[in-house]
Amino acid sequence: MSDVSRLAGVSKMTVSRVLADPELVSEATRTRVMKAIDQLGYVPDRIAGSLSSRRTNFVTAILPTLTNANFADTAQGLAGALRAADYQLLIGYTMYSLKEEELIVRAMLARRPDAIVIAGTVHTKAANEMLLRAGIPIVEIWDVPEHPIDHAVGFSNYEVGRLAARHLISLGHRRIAALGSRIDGDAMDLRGEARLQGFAAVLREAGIADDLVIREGSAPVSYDHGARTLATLLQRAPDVEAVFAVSDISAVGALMECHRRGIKVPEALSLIGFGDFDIARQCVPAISTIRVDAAMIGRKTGELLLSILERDNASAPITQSRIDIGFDLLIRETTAPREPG
Amino acid sequence: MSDVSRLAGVSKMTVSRVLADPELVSEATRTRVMKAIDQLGYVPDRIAGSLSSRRTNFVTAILPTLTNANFADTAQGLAGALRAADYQLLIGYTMYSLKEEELIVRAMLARRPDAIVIAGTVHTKAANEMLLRAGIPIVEIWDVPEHPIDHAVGFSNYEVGRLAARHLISLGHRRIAALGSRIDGDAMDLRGEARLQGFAAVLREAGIADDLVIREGSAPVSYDHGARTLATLLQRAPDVEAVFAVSDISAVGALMECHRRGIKVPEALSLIGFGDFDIARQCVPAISTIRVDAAMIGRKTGELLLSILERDNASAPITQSRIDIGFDLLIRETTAPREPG
DNA sequence: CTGAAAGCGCTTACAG
DNA sequence: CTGAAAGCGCTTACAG
Repeated sequence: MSDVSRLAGVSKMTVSRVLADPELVSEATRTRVMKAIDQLGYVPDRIAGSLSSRRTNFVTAILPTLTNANFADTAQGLAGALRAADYQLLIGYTMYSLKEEELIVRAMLARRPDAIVIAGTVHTKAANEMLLRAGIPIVEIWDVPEHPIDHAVGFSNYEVGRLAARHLISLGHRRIAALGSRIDGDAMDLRGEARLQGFAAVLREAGIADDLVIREGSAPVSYDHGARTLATLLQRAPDVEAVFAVSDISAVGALMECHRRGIKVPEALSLIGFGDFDIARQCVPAISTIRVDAAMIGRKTGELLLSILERDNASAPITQSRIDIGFDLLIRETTAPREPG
Repeated sequence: MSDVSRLAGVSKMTVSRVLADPELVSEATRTRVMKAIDQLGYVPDRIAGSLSSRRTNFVTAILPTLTNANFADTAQGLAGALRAADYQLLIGYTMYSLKEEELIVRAMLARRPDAIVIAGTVHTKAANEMLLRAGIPIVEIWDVPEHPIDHAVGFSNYEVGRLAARHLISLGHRRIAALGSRIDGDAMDLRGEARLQGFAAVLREAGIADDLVIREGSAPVSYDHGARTLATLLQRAPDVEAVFAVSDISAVGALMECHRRGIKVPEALSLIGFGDFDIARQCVPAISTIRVDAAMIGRKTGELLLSILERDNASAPITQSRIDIGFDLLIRETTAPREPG
């Protein structure tokens, strides 16, 4: 910047102004400075800028994994919404471990983000405290907790599970199963577990045993998980009529396993997933699922943050937001009424 | 930090040392400082640290998209390799647009990363110049250019295409097609195009017409792309015997379209994809593909960068690396010898 | 083993 | 419309 100011024959202050508020500088000076910038290939140092302005334009996003289409969509939606306002996403992934999440929160805080977006509503005590004390907007996403740390953008995973169960019951099925992952290890999918809980609750309310709610393997689930867990299920209950998989990924794996075993879907087995992954729609037969707009979670979160971070009137009250984007039941080809017999 | 030093009754210098080189501080002082840090919940400001040390511990990764399992694997592999050494990834996605890539390179440079990882070997002139002048290690990934800007970690997409063609020809097929995306728009998949080029070259070398190399839609490809493009292909050449899709994603879409139309794979049509996405293995029938270890590209890139950035002897010569991780042909169930008739 | 001084490259808050 | 001074919170490079 000194080089630029010297070449243009102005103060550093003026160079800074040309970059930040060009309209405050006379046109003659401005073009002179711009020319110098071009000539030197000067790229301003935002690290230095961040330090003096006390704003980094970093937003941290802490997600379970990058390799899940839903979270990738959320990250891309968030990054897209923030990019226009020149924010850079700092992505961390926890591998579904709360312990890892805590480490990431601490490491991220040292980068002084202007806001933190974090998947989930359950954190370690230390992570919770750090987030509370951070003094920046915090948005918990992918669920809608009763009492968020600060803001929340998501939907009720518990209600997703309930809806899945109601759908299968409404089709006349009585021997109903669910496929999820275990939550006794270091890596656990708490949102998947919430869906399982809601599912089991509706089963019990309908007087149906919830003994076929299977938790196998650790998060994240995979196509293999779906295939393997379906095999476990069939061994345990050959008479099973309908299955809910906590993720479309598992649902696809389960469907493929049915194909391999010659089990007709939906005639012999109804199957519903969650997430509306592209692949669920493409499968033959197309998989019924509960859709949640993952990219929209990212976009809404981004818009919420911009409205907080970029508001002109710094003294305007910030109302704590809790945005429920809801979900939709998509009945496709893998769920059908119980066939007598 | 001043607060900590005051509370511990030492200079800021000593606090800084406790954090950076604890062994240089006497145990008594160290524990006193640690206690003060804990008590105040002090998290050092790495922005300030970066400015004075001239190292940010940021590594920029510029990828086409976050929502592709292969690139997500690479990003995760890279982040994982760098995390141990306390580097934070700055991810940008170009949506397959070189113009967008240039904007991202410029924006990223302002964050003063210690290195830049960028997918692809073709960039705009301005982006190329900025990268060349950046004065930091640059790693081009997902291809192995003859003359990289600096380093490269990848494999030959052209050779992947050649291998796919050789495989289909070796099965006795003569009416052979390929499914890719167009490269005349703003968004273009140049690596997919390289695979197509290699594929077409082998076809011609074998005296086979390359008129069925179809480029439809713009990058990125999707399941839908595979389904739609297969439909186009069948209309154009109902007698087609074998198909190469530039991505497993397209291959899966094409396979599902075959299912819908009652076309038997591989009896009536052989199909091979690229990328070894999880879904390709799970499909029924399992899709033959050419495997590339996307996560390894990330890991190898991370290791390469660490060896450059963390080497003790700053004067040791850095030899320009060009790492070819290769690829494997995975013959599964969708490619079979031509059936007479 | 510990510390005082200088400085990293910007922006803030003035002043004129 | 432009600029001189101070300072953001650390680390570097000394010195003792």
